[in-house]
Amino acid sequence: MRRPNGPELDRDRLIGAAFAVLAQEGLDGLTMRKVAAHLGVQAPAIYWHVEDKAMLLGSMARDIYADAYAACPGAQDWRQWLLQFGAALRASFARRRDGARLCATAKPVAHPDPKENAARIAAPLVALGLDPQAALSFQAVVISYVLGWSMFEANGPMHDFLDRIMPFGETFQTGLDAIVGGLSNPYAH
Amino acid sequence: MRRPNGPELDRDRLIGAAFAVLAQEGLDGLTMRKVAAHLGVQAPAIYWHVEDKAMLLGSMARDIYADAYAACPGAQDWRQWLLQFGAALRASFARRRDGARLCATAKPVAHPDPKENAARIAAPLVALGLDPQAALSFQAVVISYVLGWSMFEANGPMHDFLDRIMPFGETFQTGLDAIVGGLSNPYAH
DNA sequence: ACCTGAACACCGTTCAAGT
DNA sequence: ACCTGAACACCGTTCAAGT
Repeated sequence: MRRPNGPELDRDRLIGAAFAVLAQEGLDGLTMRKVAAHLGVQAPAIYWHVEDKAMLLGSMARDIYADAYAACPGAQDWRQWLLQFGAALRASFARRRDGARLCATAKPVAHPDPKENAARIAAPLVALGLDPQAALSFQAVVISYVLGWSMFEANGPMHDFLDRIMPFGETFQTGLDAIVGGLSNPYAH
Repeated sequence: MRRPNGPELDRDRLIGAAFAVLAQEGLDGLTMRKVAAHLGVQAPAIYWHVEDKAMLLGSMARDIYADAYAACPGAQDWRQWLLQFGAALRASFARRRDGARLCATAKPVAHPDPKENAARIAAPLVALGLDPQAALSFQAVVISYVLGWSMFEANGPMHDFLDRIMPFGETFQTGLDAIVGGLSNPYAH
């Protein structure tokens, strides 16, 4: 089908195809066979390039988080960064079908050294004056909220249910503001 | 196998069996065939008592939420109620294997009348002086946070990852306190 | 009314075999 | 090195048929 220059698959084309299938079929329809078909290949071929489906989903989740981090540069203080990040993460989840559910169930793909991971994740908030522990905890809190909210937003029947009894769309910002406003820097005071 | 008094199945026995399978196998192992086997019956028999698997999961989710509501009586003000409810919901999720994931993906089973649902859900907070809109929105915010946090807690590899870079267990309360402290009653501007 | 048997159209994954 | 074919042990769901 093609082959002169390089293999049929590689990790990037694989993840790209997986996102394409996700967009068309949703997470429940994201099967190894459909991803393979999208690449003009048989399902077992995928296993040459990736250990299993969990690894593929983990790589997709990493991309979704990475988009959110990339979308919030130039914040003036840590509260502003958390507000920007919360909004960006919500948008990144919403940009892919079932993005939040994917990230909630995916295994993390990360550097083997915890210190490395911690430093990289904490960096943007540490640069704005937060101590490293708070940087990580505050992010975990914001991510948890955005993830939970986004799961409801993407769950069709649940979203309909909520939208009929409250202004669900506006509630996201209400909650995010409350969280960021309620968090307090252990340094200051 | 038995039959003198009543049918082999009924909705309650069915949901009970589903929770038993969930405990043993997790959400991915919760299959119609295994639930049926647990009841000494063939898989298609289940479809006489329940429309499909989604309905069964919805009923299970309702039970999980109900436990949390039942666990926080006697609060003195709406902030205290939200704190109690957040902790109770986290415990209710943790009591079942994959409880949070189940509730995140389940379709709501509810009264057909939205007003009914809204009134029932808002009731405990309205009784403590919150206006109905805030009662619903604040609950949605707390539930979103607890759900997201509980999903990470129940995702083994993710939990390990987080626990290595922060005091993940303590973070729950930090976040819950921030949210409840940051929310403000529109009545008492 | 309530359940079984058999079938349909799928899954993820393994593994020998091809090229 | 990279992919196919065939298979294994599963899924949720439908539906005629039994009792």
